[in-house]
Amino acid sequence: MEDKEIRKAGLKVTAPRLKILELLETCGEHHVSAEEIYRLLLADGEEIGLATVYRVLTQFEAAGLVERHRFEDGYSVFELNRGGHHDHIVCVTCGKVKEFVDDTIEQRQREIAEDKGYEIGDHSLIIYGRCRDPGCPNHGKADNKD
Amino acid sequence: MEDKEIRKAGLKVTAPRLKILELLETCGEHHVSAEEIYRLLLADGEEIGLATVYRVLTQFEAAGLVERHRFEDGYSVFELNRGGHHDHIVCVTCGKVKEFVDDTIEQRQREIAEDKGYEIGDHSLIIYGRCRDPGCPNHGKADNKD
DNA sequence: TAGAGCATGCGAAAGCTTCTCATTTCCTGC
DNA sequence: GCAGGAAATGAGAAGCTTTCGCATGCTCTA
Repeated sequence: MEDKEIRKAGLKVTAPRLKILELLETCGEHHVSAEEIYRLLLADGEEIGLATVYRVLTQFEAAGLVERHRFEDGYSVFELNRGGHHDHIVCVTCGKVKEFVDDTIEQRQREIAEDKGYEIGDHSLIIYGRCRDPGCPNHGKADNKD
Repeated sequence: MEDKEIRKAGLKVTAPRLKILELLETCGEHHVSAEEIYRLLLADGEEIGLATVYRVLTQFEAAGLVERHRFEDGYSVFELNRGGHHDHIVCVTCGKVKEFVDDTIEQRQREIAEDKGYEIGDHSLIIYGRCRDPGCPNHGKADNKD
C-alpha cells in the first residue's frame, strides 16, 4: 500500500499523490520526466495539473521516496528510490538510459573525496555513449560523429 | 594572443569574443556562469548583451575552447578547456568546486560502457560533499544534515 | 575604401519549473 | 456522519536560464 509511504512523509494521502506513486512503480528502471508523468496520467483519465506533478515530485524527493536526475540537456527525470544507489549510462543517440553500480568506482570516489578534504555526500556519474541496440538510429555506425 | 585561437575556430575576432576569452583566462579553475561573465564584463565597462555571451560561449564550446558543465541546480558553468579531461567535486554547502582525474575510475568507466554495449563518448562525474575549509559555513560540523 | 557577411545588442520567445490564488479535498474532533 | 481548518489542487501567470529574430554595426578581403 502506497498510503503508508505518503503518510510517513508527512503528506496527506490524495489522489494525485497516489497516482504518481503508482505510475512510478510501474516504470521500474525507466526514468520519466515530469511532463511524461503528466501526459500519462491525463491519458489515463486523471484530472491533474502539471504544477501538481512537479509539486508532488519535489515533495517525494524531499521525503526520499523519489530520485531526480538532471542530464546534460538540462531537463530532469525521476524514478522511485529503490534504496540502492546507482549511476547512469545514457545513449546520446537514442536517449536510452541504463543503470549500473561499480564498487571499484564507488570506493575510489570515497578515497578522492577524503584526499581532497571533503566529506562525501552524494555523487552523480553519468556516462554518455552510443548504444548498439538494433532499435537505435546509430546502430552499426561505429564512429558516427553526428 | 587570443586572436589566434578565435581565428582558428573559424570565428571573426571581435571585442566581445576577446573579452570573454580574456576573462575566462583570468578565472583559472574557477567556474563561471554566463550571467557572471555578463555582469563582470558590464562592470568592466563593456557594452555587451547577455545573448552574445551565450552565443559566444556556445561557439567556443563547439570549437573546443571552452567546456560547459551542468550541475544539479540546473544552470551551467563554463571554464577554459585546458586540454585534459577532469571531473568535479563540489561542496554542497559553500559551492566550491575542485577538479580531479582518476585513472582507475576512467578505466572502469570504459569497461562498464563496453560491458553494457555502449561505445563510450563522454562522461560526467560530479561528487557532492562537504568541504572542510575554514571559510565554509559547514566548517567543523561533521554530519550536518541540512 | 568599399562591399559582403558575419556578429552584435536588444527585446521577444522558448522550455522547464515554480508561484499565486481561488477552490476543493483530506483529516480531526465532535 | 458532519463541520471546520489546514493542506492540496488546477489553471494560469511568472521565473529562470537560454535561444531566436532582426535591424544595425563591425571585420576582413579585395
